[in-house]
Amino acid sequence: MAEKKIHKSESKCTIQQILDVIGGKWSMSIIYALVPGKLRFKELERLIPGISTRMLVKELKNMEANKILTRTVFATVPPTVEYALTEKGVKLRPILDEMAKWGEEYVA
Amino acid sequence: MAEKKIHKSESKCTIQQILDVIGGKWSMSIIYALVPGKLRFKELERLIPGISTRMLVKELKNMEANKILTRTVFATVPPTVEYALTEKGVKLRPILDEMAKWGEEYVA
DNA sequence: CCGCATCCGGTCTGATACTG
DNA sequence: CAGTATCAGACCGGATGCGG
Repeated sequence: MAEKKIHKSESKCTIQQILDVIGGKWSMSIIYALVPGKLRFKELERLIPGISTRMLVKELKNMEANKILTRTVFATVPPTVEYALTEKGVKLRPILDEMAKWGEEYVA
Repeated sequence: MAEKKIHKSESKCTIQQILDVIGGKWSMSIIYALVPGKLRFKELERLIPGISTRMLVKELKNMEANKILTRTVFATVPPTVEYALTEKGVKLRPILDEMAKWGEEYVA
């Protein structure tokens, strides 16, 4: 009976609220790239094939607003901006792992 | 060292391929609604607040094409169409559960 | 050169109206 | 009931521009 907990104690459709935070088309890819450690803007752009500069900026902003990652600016001669996951962001790994498991079995 | 498996044996960014299947704005909500059992079109529409008929049709078609759910038509007088998760679709529950857990802790 | 804002064309989404 | 057709508006991606 405990297995149906998800269907009784949950508010209603938190899913939509969750997706507002991590449902972005590239959010998961960004998180995945940042799991090993912080990265610069350009590094992220290179690590995520297919993403556009514009969308990367947008997603990063949204994720920063949602406290999933932090943005640190260094006033160096070539501008340097580093992005790193917060604890809230790191805790998304289980979701990522489950997705990867499912993908390996049914997609790959 | 086994814990980094996700970052070495994985193709590259399967994430995008996975998201093509379950990354739709409403996919997860539909799956969530269908976990307890099959539902008719109108029932789904009622269970998912905010979705439009058009998007529901579209997502259902996409998910059917991706073998996540099945569509069964009954030639009754008032048309009846039932949607049910396939095994591939049921196996998405762990992801849903992880998302719910994360959401309860950080969103709700 | 890096990080990002802006402009522009194409795609997707949502509300409504209509068919079998 | 179960969808399709349509139109306007939001959104996405590529190229360009600009300060540091």
